[in-house]
Amino acid sequence: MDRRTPVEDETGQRIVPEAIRRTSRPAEHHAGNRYGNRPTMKDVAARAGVGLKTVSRVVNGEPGVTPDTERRVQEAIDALGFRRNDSARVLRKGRTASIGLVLEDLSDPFYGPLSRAVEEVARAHGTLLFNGSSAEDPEREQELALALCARRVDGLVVIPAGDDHRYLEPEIKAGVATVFVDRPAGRIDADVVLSDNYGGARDGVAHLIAHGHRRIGFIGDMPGIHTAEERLRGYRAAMEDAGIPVEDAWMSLGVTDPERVRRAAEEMLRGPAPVTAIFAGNNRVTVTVIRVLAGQTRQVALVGFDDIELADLLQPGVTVVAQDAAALGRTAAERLFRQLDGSLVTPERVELPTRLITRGSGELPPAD
Amino acid sequence: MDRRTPVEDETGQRIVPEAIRRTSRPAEHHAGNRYGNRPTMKDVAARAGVGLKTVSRVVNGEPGVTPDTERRVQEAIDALGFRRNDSARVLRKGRTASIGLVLEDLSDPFYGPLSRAVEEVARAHGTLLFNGSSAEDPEREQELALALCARRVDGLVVIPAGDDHRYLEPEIKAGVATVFVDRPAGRIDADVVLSDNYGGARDGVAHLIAHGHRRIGFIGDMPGIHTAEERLRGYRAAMEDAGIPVEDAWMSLGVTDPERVRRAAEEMLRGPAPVTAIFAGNNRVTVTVIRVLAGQTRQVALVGFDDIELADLLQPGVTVVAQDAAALGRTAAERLFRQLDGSLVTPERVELPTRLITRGSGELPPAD
DNA sequence: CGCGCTCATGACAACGTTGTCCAGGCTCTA
DNA sequence: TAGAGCCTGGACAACGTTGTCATGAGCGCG
Repeated sequence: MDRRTPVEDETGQRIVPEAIRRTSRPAEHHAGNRYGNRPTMKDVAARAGVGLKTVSRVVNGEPGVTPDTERRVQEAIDALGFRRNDSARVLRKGRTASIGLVLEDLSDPFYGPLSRAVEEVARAHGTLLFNGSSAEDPEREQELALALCARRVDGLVVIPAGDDHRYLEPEIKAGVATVFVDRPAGRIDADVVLSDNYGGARDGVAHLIAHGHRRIGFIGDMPGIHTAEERLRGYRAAMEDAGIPVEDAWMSLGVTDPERVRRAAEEMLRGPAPVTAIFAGNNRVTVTVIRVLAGQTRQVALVGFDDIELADLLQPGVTVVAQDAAALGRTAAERLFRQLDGSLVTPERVELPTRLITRGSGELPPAD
Repeated sequence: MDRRTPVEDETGQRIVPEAIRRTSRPAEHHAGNRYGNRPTMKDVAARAGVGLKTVSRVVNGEPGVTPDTERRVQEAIDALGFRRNDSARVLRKGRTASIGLVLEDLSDPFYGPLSRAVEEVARAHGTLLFNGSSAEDPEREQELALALCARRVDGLVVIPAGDDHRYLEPEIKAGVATVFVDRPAGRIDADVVLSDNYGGARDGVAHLIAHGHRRIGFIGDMPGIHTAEERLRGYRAAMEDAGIPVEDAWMSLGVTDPERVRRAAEEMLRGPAPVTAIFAGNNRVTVTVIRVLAGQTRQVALVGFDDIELADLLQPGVTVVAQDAAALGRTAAERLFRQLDGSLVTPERVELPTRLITRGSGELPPAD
């Protein structure tokens, strides 16, 4: 590992001292300029014996500089380790070449690919990405979005936690391109990119019905959340299309933490006329339901909204209605940049299709 | 869905026009100030009939303003929709209250929680987080890191893709706090937070040996990657400790894409003396190996490095050496802020322990 | 040979904010 | 009532960069 003696601290971390830095940091920190003596264009100019503006020209690759002068300037830049201060540049130019992404929780496997997709589009436009998690808290969403606006991001991609986004009106008016993803914006006209939650859920439930099920349970998120509402609506529509009256005992809403999902599922599976199939309203619910079903003797069919990793390796494989998270992110980001270059003016609502992936659990026959 | 007629475009997206915005954006965009007529403190001051600095005081909650004046200023702020321009603030103050995170791939489930943990610590320090994926490309890592430095982030958390980070030396000298995570920095003295890859792999392999295995395969990433090297070293150490000579046919290195992992695994399982257990070097390898083993008639034991979701629901459950991605991120971010407040001066190397989670696949007896 | 043209270069202001410093009005006390 | 001290408010410079414009040298051409 390391030849020096390791010390074990209270948390079990092994800490090994490295060589001391040549220059101690704090001293540098408190002395001199705020950026720790960072050279500016002025310094470079002085060293190269040229004017300030000439340095600016070289740094930005503008024409009108003799090769000889350019060489002198470049040498000074390298010698001083100069790096342009983009804060000042932004102040002057007005564009920050950065956009913000406000999502719910970066550690949710659904948002990783979405964020990555946004980043790739941003990168293609020479733009950096700020990231922030709202943790499903409307206040935190607003705080984050406004903090990003204060940083003068050129645009915002928002996965709404709240249902009132009027606070963004002045920003949008001031030119901040804005796209909402996954859930629609509240009380404001704006670009929206969604999955077809209604259609996806309807198809998933219809799939169960097609395999002979009539008593089908639905476990989903709070009705206040748009996606949850749409999926419930899809469930109801599929049932109605098949002429099956839905019983209250089959529906569990606003249930999201594993313990309550577990109880809800177990309840549906009890009694004289238990459900023979369950439609799970999102990936977290699906995972918990799988756990519950694994402990049951009777076979219960399952279709989940959102794909989950390794779903194909379980016994049986988990049938899901999959959204394309990357496509959501990509579409949103592309629309954002089209707003920025002026080619997109009218706010629209885009719905991406979902895909039913059959793997076994949704094709089990009813076991009454 | 929507009562207006949906139009289906070539990609199957359904597009529904929304109401036209009251003010058309592009016109606003090209006319007037660069920020689309954003009010400044000067505007607020004029409207409130006070001095510029007084507005600044109110905005920043500084003392020395009568309640009456403060009210007038606040009214003007609300009326104009003023939002402080942090770019200018940064230029003046020198601290951006933002840090950068350069990681490999945000859509990898290992990095989501890590990123989220960094964000939480940042948030606790009133700091925003830039995110960027290097896609395992050293050049792109450097490009990203330097772009973040040009934005004058206060600090950088880097998950190295390359093995030479001397390009960051001027930045570190200039006061950019820097912490490397998951893999050590190359050719530079810096703070590093790692998992105990060597110890974890050794424990995992020793676990297999303790269950009677002697012919144990190892499938891992390129030897150039630090974590892969350490894990291989752990494998060798465990084997040596048990007095088992390792055969070349048992090791497959530099193999990471599913197809080649599949071939490597199948090869190890062929022949007169096939391996009876496999140690998988990372989460992606583990998943592919699980797929291969699912197709085998003979039972083969498996221990994987990195935990994977739903590992407990498979048959058998997958035994893994788990790293705590969130702890890595949290530790790194905390050290970064300790650098910033000056309480951390000497670069150190911190190693976080791993945890062996037994779920069945690692406890299968050898089937020769 | 001189005129005007091109081109490299630099001086200067401006971007929007905050830190410093000073002015003027108030209160309190001797 | 005068002087000291405090409190509120504002004028001004500075942060590092870029856009505008002026300057002066070099050069071609009549």
